[in-house]
Amino acid sequence: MDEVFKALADASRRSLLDRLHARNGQTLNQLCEGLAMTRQAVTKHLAILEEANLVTTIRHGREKLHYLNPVPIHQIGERWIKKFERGKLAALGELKRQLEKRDE
Amino acid sequence: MDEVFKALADASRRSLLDRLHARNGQTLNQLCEGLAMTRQAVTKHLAILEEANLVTTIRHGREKLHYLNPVPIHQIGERWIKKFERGKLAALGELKRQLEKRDE
DNA sequence: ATAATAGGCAACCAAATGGTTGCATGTCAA
DNA sequence: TTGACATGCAACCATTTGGTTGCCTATTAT
Repeated sequence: MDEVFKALADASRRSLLDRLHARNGQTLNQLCEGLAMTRQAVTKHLAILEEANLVTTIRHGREKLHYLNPVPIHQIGERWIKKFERGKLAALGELKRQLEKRDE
Repeated sequence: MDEVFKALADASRRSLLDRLHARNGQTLNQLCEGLAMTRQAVTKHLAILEEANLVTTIRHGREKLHYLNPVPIHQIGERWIKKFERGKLAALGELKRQLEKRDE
């Protein structure tokens, strides 16, 4: 879980996921196109995404195809974000109450 | 958006949010209790959470009360996670297809 | 066979991160 | 009013991070 959050913390990595979401199964060089980064930097980002299980790769000859795995993202939504949606109104209500109380 | 992801990337900060979710409106010292960190470290974490608008504070005399703001978390869910839930099955389907193709 | 292509590995670097200690300030209570 | 309490500020430190360059290996196409 921590690895997923850490992986998502970087804008470059999120944009790599976006690219894979737009077109799945791209090679390293395809993913590098148009980015202001060296290939090696992208390799490192992809390694972190793979470590977090957000990306799966398949070697195909000399090419390495990268596939998005949306499951960990979904889990963040289910196990983490939903927890804070319950009681969202309650929290804001309490905050409002305190803000008003401030002026007493 | 980036600030929110960055803020959520640290386990200590997520646990601070958890604590506020359990009991909203705590002081700095209350939030420090039981943590293996100095007060100043917690202060820094709270500053980052505040910067990301995940926590709002209200001064009350010499105390500073911290309140959870669940809105940015909700936005991550709406604007980011949901995007990857659509097409989740499609992505996995394509992955499966490739995995099978590998053995040809 | 050999050149071009796709990717991997390792060393290095600057800046950001997460933490510390020490001291200062503001507020409350006796 | 003075001591205790709650928080703030700043300097410092080690490690991690995000990036680079240079070179190596494996596969494909001519």
